[in-house]
Amino acid sequence: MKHPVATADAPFTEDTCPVTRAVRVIGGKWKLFIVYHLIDGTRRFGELQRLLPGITQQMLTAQLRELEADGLVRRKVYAQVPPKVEYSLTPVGRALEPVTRELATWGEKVSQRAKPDGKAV
Amino acid sequence: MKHPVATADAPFTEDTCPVTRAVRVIGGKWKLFIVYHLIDGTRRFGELQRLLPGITQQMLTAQLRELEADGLVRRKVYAQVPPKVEYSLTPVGRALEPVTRELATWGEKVSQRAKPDGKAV
DNA sequence: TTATATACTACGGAAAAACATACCATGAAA
DNA sequence: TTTCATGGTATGTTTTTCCGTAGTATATAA
Repeated sequence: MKHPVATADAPFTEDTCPVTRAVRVIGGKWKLFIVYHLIDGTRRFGELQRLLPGITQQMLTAQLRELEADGLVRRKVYAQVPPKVEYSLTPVGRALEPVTRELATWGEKVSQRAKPDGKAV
Repeated sequence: MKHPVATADAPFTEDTCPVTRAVRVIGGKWKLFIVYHLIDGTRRFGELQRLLPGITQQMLTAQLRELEADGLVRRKVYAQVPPKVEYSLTPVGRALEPVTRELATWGEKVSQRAKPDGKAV
């Protein structure tokens, strides 16, 4: 099996390496979990917040906006008061399912390091 | 399809969620790429450094040690001067291949955001 | 008129991640 | 005896990420 290899002349960039791009888009502390909770279907902002205990409003907003900008998430605003905003996955976002599946499968294999303070996500 | 769902009562933790665990282990800026370059086979420290333009010695050392602690990488020291240390994947590390494959497949789908300063990796 | 619900935004700061730079040990080769 | 190669460590700083707290807007209900 032949792999491309990064060198100083041809390093991995978002332009040339799809994994690099993927990591940029779904990297970080929350994005994968936001996507995960949208797999079941449409969710309101407040629901997502409840599903992600620990996340701040600011974080959730910021991450959702980036996911939207990258085309994984659709944002639908209702002209109501109090506001109602619904989030759902685009086909691209939904296409992450195999990734999370493989990641979960692999995650089962990894030994849990002694780390008694494992924070909740 | 039914998914487990995180709530304040039962949030995602490393104990309960394999994806959370996986993200902890291969998260960060370099680890996935270190693993990637070890898929071809054993590499010396200096080789890895050359393959990852931009990484500092300190970073590479630290990440390799963590990967070792998590059981993805094997470290073999030769009693020589100058030193020779070889790194290779354990079966667990090698089992990441499907993940990177899916990630690459998905990465192709993601549009490249306008970001003219995309740093090399 | 006041309180309420919802989805935000703004500001400052803490914490974590990554980096820059310099240094170390040692046997072999020059 | 000086230099070199290799794989590191040590120390301090910058950069990035994330958080806490406090606001805002407004139709509706009380």
